[in-house]
Amino acid sequence: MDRLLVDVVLPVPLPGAFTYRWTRVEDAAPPVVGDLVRAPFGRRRGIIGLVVDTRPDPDGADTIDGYPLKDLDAVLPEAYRLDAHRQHLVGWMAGYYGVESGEVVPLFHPPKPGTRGRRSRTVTADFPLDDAIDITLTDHQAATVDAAHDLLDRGAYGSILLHGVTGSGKTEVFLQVIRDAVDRGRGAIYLLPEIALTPQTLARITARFGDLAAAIHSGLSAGERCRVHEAAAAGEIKVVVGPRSALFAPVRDLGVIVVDEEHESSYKQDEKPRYHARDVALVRGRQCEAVVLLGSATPDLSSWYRAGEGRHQLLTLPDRQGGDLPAVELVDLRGETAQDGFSEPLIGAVDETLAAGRQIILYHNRRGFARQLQCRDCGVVIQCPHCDIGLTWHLKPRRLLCHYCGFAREVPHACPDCQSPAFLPGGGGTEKSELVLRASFPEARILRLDHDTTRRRGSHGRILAAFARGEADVLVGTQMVAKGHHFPGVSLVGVLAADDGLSLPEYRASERVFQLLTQVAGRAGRTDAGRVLLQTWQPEHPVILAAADHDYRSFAQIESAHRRAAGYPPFRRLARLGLSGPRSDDTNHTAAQLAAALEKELAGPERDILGPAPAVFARLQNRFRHQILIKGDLSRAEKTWLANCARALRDAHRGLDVSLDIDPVGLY
DNA sequence: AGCACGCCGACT
DNA sequence: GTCGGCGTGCTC
Repeated sequence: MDRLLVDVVLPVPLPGAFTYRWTRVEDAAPPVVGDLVRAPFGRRRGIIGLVVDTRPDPDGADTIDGYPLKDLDAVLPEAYRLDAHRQHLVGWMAGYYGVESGEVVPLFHPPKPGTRGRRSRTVTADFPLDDAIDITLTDHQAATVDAAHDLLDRGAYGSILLHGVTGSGKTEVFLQVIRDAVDRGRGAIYLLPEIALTPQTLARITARFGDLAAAIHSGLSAGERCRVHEAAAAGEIKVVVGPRSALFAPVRDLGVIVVDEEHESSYKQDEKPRYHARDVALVRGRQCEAVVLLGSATPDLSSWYRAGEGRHQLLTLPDRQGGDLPAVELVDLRGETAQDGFSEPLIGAVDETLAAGRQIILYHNRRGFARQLQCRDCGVVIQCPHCDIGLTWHLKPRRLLCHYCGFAREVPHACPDCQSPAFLPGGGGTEKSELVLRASFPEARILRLDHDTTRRRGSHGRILAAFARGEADVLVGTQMVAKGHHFPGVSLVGVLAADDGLSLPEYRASERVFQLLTQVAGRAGRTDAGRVLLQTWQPEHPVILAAADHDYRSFAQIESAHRRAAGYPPFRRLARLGLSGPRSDDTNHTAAQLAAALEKELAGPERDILGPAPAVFARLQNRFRHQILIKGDLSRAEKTWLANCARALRDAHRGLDVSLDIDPVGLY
């Protein structure tokens, strides 16, 4: 056939496919379903789309439905063609997440396919190498490897939830299962949260699989990404390691998908298409008849629940290798005269640990010097002019900063409302804790790890590497200190405010706190007995107690009861419609109209429409935000209907943005 | 979602 | 005068 009509879906939020003409030039192969093509679209050229249909064009038509037909610019090489499984995955994702199928296509190819370029500079931080890899598996580890082995033997889909405490050797299990798959000629994808893609992790995988493995990470150049993509498609690379986007790599005969730290919220993309890589991994695994391994010390409650239903096989690694879990002590802040956030017991523990020549990690879940600045006389809190958020006081550089839009202003000398010169700083942050420590322990060498100290490229790795080499005694920081590496020298972990975050207006608040405390506690004493001190205002809170006991099961039980009673996931599904616009009343009014329409169309015994209500961040960057929550299952048709509603509303109200988020995660 | 066209405010 | 703000219209 020398002339074809080709239906293509394009990455635009418009329904349906677009038809193009293809005419054979010399002996070029005609496009087939699954091919990626470049096409002109409006004034744009070279938009990459997916071929969903082709048919002969014997008459050489010039128009279709009144549109003049355009010619395809090019058909991408076969390495970029989507096999039947991935074509099906495009359709599944579009239907499940309520987007047009063309909108998920960019996930399936590198940003500039076909780029040939030089190697990017590899950022290799100098870490002490963890060469003591114990290849002898414990019984628990071996049981998991065997379970995966059986599934691979049968060539059947199966999902395993591997619940393993920090330091229990989950990674070794994953690597052996991947080895098993590779030995059978099958491929593997190993997903990690972006933050865990450290040189340390990569070195370990490369040591095992050499050139058969490759990592996709943010440091790669366009050319490098294409090389990995093409080599995977050619079957030269069998193991692709990377963040959520690596799930779509064209690995041949996929046999294993690992989702490490499966509870991590970074697996959910917070922009369109708002997919969850763990959930999509399960779908891809089923299609490919692969083994999907979900690993975590603190499984997502939904994964745990599904395991309970028998949808995942649950396996456990209850023992820490080379030591026990650290003893956790609670410090009741109510009875303490904590000065600048540090209680007597915490100061004492720091002192002892420094004297013993050991290292300390201090976790403070806020950056900056003071969370807010309040006038001592009239009580006004200095706000961001663009957001409904108090400004955070930073010392270096000295200014008030909005953590949501980046607005910065000087620290005022007098209250803007009443001219009073007296301010009351409220709530400390990492910057303050660092200062307090320097004042109390002038001899101690202190490093700080937070957004402000890691702004420059590579500084995150440099700080961690310096700490790992023992060039500092104390590491103070935010969430970042909880993830990643283990530091043999650390024998004390302190948490300044363990209950902080428990009262956030979010249904997963408790789960987030539990995960974080468990993770940060796991940093202590991997090689010898460590201590963990949790300062808290609520020492009797069941979530704090469960974290202190390293007791995930108890946490899951308590939290499940709450979720069931309140009708939250995993017991009922959630979808969220977010509306934002430049004027509050207008946005609110439109949200109310939409909610009324949803109430009429969707509400029922198994489905509730909640709201509209102002979003948690009611105003960001001068946009007023409202939201509607839908509790209960939604069919594909209903999601499409919702997406169309969103589009119609956006068209009818200038400046209005309407977004649909299926299975939303996090604060809005 | 882009991207260009088009019609009103403060500037070399 | 005209540089450029972003409303709105269109896309095989």
